[in-house]
Amino acid sequence: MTDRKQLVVNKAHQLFMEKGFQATSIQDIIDFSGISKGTFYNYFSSKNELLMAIFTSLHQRIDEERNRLLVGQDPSDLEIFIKQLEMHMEFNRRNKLFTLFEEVFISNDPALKQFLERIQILYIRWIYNRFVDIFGKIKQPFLLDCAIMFTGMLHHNIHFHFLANQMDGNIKKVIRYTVHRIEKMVDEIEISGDQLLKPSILEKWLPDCYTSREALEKKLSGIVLALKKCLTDNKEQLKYLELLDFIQDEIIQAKPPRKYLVQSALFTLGNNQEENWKVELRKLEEIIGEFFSKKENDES
Amino acid sequence: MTDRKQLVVNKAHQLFMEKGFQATSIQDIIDFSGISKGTFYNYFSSKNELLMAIFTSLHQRIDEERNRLLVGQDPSDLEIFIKQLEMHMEFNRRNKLFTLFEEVFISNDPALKQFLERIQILYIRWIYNRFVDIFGKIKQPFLLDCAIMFTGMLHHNIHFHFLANQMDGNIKKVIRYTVHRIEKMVDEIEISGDQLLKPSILEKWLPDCYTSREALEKKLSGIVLALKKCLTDNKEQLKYLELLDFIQDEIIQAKPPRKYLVQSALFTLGNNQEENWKVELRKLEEIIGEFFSKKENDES
DNA sequence: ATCATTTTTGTACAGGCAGTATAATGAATC
DNA sequence: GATTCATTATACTGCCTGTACAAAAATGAT
Repeated sequence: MTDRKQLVVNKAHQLFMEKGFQATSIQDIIDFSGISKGTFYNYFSSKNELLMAIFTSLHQRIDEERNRLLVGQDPSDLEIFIKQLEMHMEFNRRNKLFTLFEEVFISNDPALKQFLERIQILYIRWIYNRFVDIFGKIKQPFLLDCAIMFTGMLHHNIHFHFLANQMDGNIKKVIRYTVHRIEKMVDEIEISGDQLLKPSILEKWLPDCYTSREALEKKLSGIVLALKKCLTDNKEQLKYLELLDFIQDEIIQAKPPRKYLVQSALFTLGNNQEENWKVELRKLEEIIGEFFSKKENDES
Repeated sequence: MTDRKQLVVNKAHQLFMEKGFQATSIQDIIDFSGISKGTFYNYFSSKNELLMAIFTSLHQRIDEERNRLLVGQDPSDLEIFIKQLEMHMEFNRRNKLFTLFEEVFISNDPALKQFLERIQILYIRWIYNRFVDIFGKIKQPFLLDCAIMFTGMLHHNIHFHFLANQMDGNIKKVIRYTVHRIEKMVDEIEISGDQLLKPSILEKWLPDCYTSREALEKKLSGIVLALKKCLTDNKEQLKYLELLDFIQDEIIQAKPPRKYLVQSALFTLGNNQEENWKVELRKLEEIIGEFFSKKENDES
C-alpha cells in the first residue's frame, strides 16, 4: 500500500471518527486528504472499499498488539487474557471502532456485509481459542457458546457503562467483572452439559481458503516477531534475522513455497540456544508443518 | 394517526424489510404507497421520522402482547417470562426488527439516535423489572447488571444461532438456554456481591417526563385490559367497563385529571367481588395513587 | 346543494452526492 | 528526449432530498 493511499485511509478514518461514516461524503475525504477525485477512485472503487481498508489496517494492528502481549507468556494465564482485552477495548475506544462498526454493521453492500461478518467471527474465534487455552480442552465443547456469550456480555456491559459514566469510568473494572462471570459460567455449563453450537462450526463459517491463509499469516507474523525479539544485535544472530524473513516471505508469497528450503532454514534456526527462542521456534515448526501437510492434502 | 398515514407506515415497513432502510428511497415509498410527495412530507418531515413511527407502532404492539401474556398470571413464574421472550423474539424475526434496528442503530440524526437509545433502555428496564418479579427484591441491586448481560447474551446467541442454522432452527431452545445461564448467574453474583451499575441509574436514563408518563400509560392499559377480561357480559358489569374506560382516559388525557372523580370511580369498582378482579384492582389503585402523589410533588 | 376549508396531487426546481469520462499536467524511467 | 504512468481539473449524467405552489379533490358545515 502506497504511503499516499495509507494517508487517505488515515484521513478518512479521522473524518469518520469525527462526523460518522454516513455523514462523511467522498468529497469531504477528497478535500481533507488533498487528492483529486480521480485519484480516490484509482485507490478505492467506493467508500465501502475504503472502509474495509480502514478496518483491515486497524485489525492488523490489534492483532499484532495482542500477539505481542502473549509472546513468551503462559497462554493459560487469565491475567494475560485480561490484559489483551484491556488493550483491545482501549484501542477500540480510542479509534471509535465500536461506533464505526455498529454504524455500518448492517449494510446493503453484500461485500461489506460479508467482510464485517468475517471480522466478527474472527473475533469470536480468537476468544474461543483463548478460552481453550485458559479453561482447557476438556471444556472445549462448551467454549464456543461461552465465547459468544462473553462477547455479548462484554460489549453490552461496556456500552451501558459508557452511558452511565461518560467515558471517564475505567473499562478495566468492567472487563474484570465480565471475565469473573464467564469463569463461573464455564463451570456451570460443564456441569449442566448444555450446548448450543458445536465449535466445529467455526470451520464452516471461516472457509479454509480464508482461515488457513489469513490466520496462518497472522500467526506466522506473530511468532516471527516474537523470535526477532529474542535476537540481540550480534553479528552471529543477523543470519537468523535473514532466515526468518525468508521463511515468512516464502510462505506468504502467493507462489508455491519451496518446502525443503524452508525446512532447511528452520533446521538452521534451531542452532540458537536461547530459552524463549526455543519455545517460539517449536510453535513456528508446528504451524509450518500444518501448513505443508494441509497443502499436500488439498493437492491430492 | 390517519388510516392513510398508517398505510404509509406499513408500506414503508414492508419496503424496509425487503430492501433495507438505507436502500429504500423516499421516492420508493411514495410510489409503493401510491401517495404524492407533498402528502409524504405532510405526514413525516423525513425518512427518519417515518422510521420512528414504524418503531413506535411495532413497539406498542409488542408491549400489548407482552402484557396480554402476563394478565392474570404469577409474575414470578419463569415460564411466563420465557413465553414473553419467545413471543418477542418471534415478533422481531417476523418483522425483521433485529436487522432494521441494527441498520440504523448508530445514526447521525441526534433525534433518531436518542429515540433508539430510549427504546433500548426501555427494553432493558422491562427485563430488569421482570427479573425483580422473578428473582425477588433481595437480589435487586444486581439485577440491572444481569438484565444488561442477559440481553447481550440472548441477542448474541440468537444472532449466531441464525448464522449456524438458516432460520429453521427453533429460537425457543436458545431462549431457554440463555435463561438457564442467567438463573445461575444471578445466584453467583449475589454471592460474590459484585456490582457494576446501580439500578437507580435507570431513573436518570429515562427522564421522569418520559417514564412516569409512558410507563404509567402502559401499566395502566395493561391492568385495565386485565380487569376488562374479568368481566362477563352481565348488564351489571357494563358499568364497570364504563368506569374503567373513564379512568384510563382521564389519566391519559393531557388535561389535569379530576382526582376525586377518579377516586370515586375506583371505589365503585371495588364492589365487584371476583377473585382475579381484586388482585388487579389493587394494582390499579396502587399506580393511580403513585401517579397523584408524584403529581402533587411536582407541583409543590 | 353550496360554499369554505383542508388535504392531496402534479410538477417544477434547487442543491448535493456518487461515479464516469477525458484532456491536460507532472514526474520518473529508460 | 521520449515514453509511461499517476495525478489533476473539470465537466457531465443520473439519482436523491426537500421545498414551493397552483390546481384538483375531498370534507364538512350551513
